[in-house]
Amino acid sequence: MRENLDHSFDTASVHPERTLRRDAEENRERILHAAKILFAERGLGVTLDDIGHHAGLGVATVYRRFPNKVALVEALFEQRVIELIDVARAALAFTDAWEGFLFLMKGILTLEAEDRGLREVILGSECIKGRLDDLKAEVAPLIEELISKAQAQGALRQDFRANDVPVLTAMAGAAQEYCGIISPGIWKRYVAIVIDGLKVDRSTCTPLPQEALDQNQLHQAMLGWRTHRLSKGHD
Amino acid sequence: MRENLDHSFDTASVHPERTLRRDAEENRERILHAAKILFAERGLGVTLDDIGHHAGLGVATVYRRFPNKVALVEALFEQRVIELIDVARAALAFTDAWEGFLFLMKGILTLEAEDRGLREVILGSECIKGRLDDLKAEVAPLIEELISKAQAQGALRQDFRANDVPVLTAMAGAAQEYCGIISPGIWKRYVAIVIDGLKVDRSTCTPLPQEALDQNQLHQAMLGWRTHRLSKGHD
DNA sequence: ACCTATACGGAGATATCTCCTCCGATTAGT
DNA sequence: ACTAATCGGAGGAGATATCTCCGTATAGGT
Repeated sequence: MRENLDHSFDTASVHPERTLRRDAEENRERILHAAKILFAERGLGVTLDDIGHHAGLGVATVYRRFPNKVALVEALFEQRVIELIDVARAALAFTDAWEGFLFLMKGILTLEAEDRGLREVILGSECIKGRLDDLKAEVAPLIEELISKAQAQGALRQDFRANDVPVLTAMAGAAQEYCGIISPGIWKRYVAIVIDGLKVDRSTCTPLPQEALDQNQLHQAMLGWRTHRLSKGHD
Repeated sequence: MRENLDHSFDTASVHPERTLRRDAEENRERILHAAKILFAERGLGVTLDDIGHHAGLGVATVYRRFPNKVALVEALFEQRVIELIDVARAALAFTDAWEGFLFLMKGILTLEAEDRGLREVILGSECIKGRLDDLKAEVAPLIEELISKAQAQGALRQDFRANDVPVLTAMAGAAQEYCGIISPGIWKRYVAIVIDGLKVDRSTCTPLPQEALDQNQLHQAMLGWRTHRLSKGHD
């Protein structure tokens, strides 16, 4: 199955470089813009149908530009993973390694906590075997080096590891997914707690940068947190 | 729609208390046992079909005992939520409130990190309007009281709130969902970091109770972490 | 040992979702 | 104004989940 049955459809995937008509080019931008917003908000699970409508376009237009969702994801997230690499490089440039480490964590977690799609690209591995994986691989060694430096300077607890970083990302992401809609930026509160737990110099408690949810907000978060529907939509 | 069209099926829901035949009663236990395992492992999303087969039974048998998934969930998790309440009560009995707080966090997080279904029951709110919600409501005041005590004794940071507990639960759960299959109990590592971040007495670093994932394990975790399938099951 | 109320299994009806394509209508650009 | 490129939305194909029908099997009293 899936032979070359491309009769006039799918021209983009056959001649991907032919210049587009002006309207088409503009619509391509619209699609990327909508996709960026929706992936960030709802993760890679959004349908191309959703993205199309959010861009004010039909579904077919999306599929004409991007043969499938993976192509769109790669087109979008290559840039964002490069941003991660840049953050890690910049963090290494600090002379005070603890400051660098803070910069790194803040940078990585800001990018990833606030973009669910990016988080899923970084934390997952499925279906993405191409350029994105190569880019992802570049981040780890930088983090490792920075952690070594911060530990050598005695600022970061010795038993912390580079491989803890993705897990912390997942955790910050969970906080964000749980109550980010109710209180954007709440993840910073929990990251601040974690950072305090990573610091060797334990003379101070960093004040938490955000208020906790109040009772009503927590209730809202619980209502909004849909994991799996339990029963049919019934009355 | 959905009137009483119960013709001979669904007898259980009409006369729920009639004693079951011995084989039926045994099978009911099997179902509960299988459900406990599967809900803990994969969350409330598992189908009753799955549970039936895991119990070595047909699907219909499950639906004959429990009219729908919600009924099964309530039958199962009432007991577990009561365990949570018991933990909170026991924690309040400590005279050293920080010890009590540690006991509480360890207890709650052990129960919830290692049972994805319980976590979803506690963190979510949808579809469960009955007894389970009432029980859940009993936990919060106990936690609040304990936190006040620990803060009054100067052991717990002042800006920590009872409403932070569910969020920390979500975070520990995320760590567990990300790499629990690779390294069960890894969530304790991250909880230990968080606890260090909550402590006012900052003279010591609690040694982390578990090793971080190594490179290979992290890779496995990434492979196993399925968020949303990106493309059709294709070849 | 027999008989009947009770229970069992698994195929499949129904519903929902997502991915992706067809084709008639519309528009850019020379 | 003409034509090639583009658009939009309905809908087919395929997964997946919930719940039911009905033919078959069995527990347990007599």
